[in-house]
Amino acid sequence: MREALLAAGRATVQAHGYNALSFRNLADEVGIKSASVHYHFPTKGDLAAALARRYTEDGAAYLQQLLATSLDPVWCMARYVEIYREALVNDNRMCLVGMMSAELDDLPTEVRQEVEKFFAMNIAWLVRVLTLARPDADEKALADRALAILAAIEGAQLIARGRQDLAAYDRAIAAYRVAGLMP
Amino acid sequence: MREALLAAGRATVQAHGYNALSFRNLADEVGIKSASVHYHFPTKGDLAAALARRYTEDGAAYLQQLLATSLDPVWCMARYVEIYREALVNDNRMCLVGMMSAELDDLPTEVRQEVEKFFAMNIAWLVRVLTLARPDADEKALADRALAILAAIEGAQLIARGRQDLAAYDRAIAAYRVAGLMP
DNA sequence: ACCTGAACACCGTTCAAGT
DNA sequence: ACCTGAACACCGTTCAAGT
Repeated sequence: MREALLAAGRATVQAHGYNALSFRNLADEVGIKSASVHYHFPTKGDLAAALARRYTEDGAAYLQQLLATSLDPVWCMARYVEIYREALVNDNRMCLVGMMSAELDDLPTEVRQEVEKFFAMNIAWLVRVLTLARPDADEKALADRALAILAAIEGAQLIARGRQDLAAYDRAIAAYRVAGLMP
Repeated sequence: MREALLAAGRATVQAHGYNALSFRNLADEVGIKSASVHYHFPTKGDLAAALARRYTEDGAAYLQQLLATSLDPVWCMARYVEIYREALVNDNRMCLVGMMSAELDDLPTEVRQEVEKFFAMNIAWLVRVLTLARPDADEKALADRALAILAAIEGAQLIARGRQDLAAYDRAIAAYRVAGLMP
C-alpha cells in the first residue's frame, strides 16, 4: 500500500505539483479512504519528503549504472539528457524536484532538504562525467560547469513543458552542445 | 481595486504559484470580500491570464527601453540576466511565467496562451540582441540560440530558488558565458 | 458599478472508533 | 497493524441581495 501511494504520488507531483497533490484523490486511486493515507504518511510534508527521497535514490541508482556501463562522457551525457526528455514524452511531465523547486515556498523544511540532496547528487555525478572529459581541469570550474549543465537542462525541460513543445527541448539541448556548454 | 488585485496576485504567484493563489487571501490583502474579487475576475483563470498578460506587457516595455538605450549586445544581456536575478533577490521569487510553466497542467487554456506569448516575446527580443552580435548569422541558428539562452536562464533561476542560493544563479550564468552560450 | 453573505463541493488534518 | 466516519477550518464558484 505504501508503495502504491508513492507511485501514485510521484505521477501526480510530476504532472501537477506538490500543491495539487490531494490525499482524497490519492486515496481514491489506491482504493482506501483519505484518513488512511495519514497512517502511512502523517502529513503531506512527510509524503512529499518520501517522494523526493525515493526519486533521488532511483535516480542515483540509474546514474551509477550508466557509469558502470561506459566511461565515455559523451555517451553518459546523452543518456542524462534523455532522462529529462522522457519525462516530457511521458505526458509532458517534469522532474519531480524541478517541480518542487518552483513550489519551494510551500514546502516544509524536510522536503526542502530532499530537494537539496537531489541537486547535490546530480551535480556530483556530472562532475564525475566532466572529469572524464577533462581530467586536468580545475575542480571549482568543473563544479560550476556541472551546476550550469543541470540548470540548463532543467530550464529546457521547464520551457518545453510551458510551450507543450518537445522539439523545443531538443533544440535547446542541441544549442547547448553547439555552444560547447556540455560534452 | 483591479490594479491592487493584480499587484497582490503577481506577488503571490511569483512566490507561491498559481495553485496557491487564493481568492480569500487576495480579498483580505486588498480589503474586500472574496466574492467581490469575482466581480473583477470572474474565474481564477481570468485572473491568472490577466496577471500573465500584464507581466508580458511590463516586460516587453522594459526590454524595448533597454534596446532604445544601447545597442551593445553584451550590455543588453547583462541587463537581461539582472531581471531574473532581481526576482531571486526579491524574497527568492521566480519568473511568473516560469512558475506557471511548472503548473501548466493546472492552467486553463487562456492562461496557457499567455505563457506562450511571454516566451515568444522574450525569444524575439533575444534574437534581436544576438543579431547585433552576429549580424551575418543564420536566422534559424539564432532562434535556437535565443531559446537556449532563455531556457538556461529560467533553469538557473529555478535551481537557485530550489537551493535558496543566489550565488548558484551567478555561478550558472558565469559558466554560461565562459562556455560561450551567451554574449 | 461594486460589494456582500450564504451555500456548495472541495482541501489537509485530527481523533475516536472499528477490525 | 491498518482502516474508517465525522468533524474542523480551508478552497473556488455561484447567486440572490444590497448600495
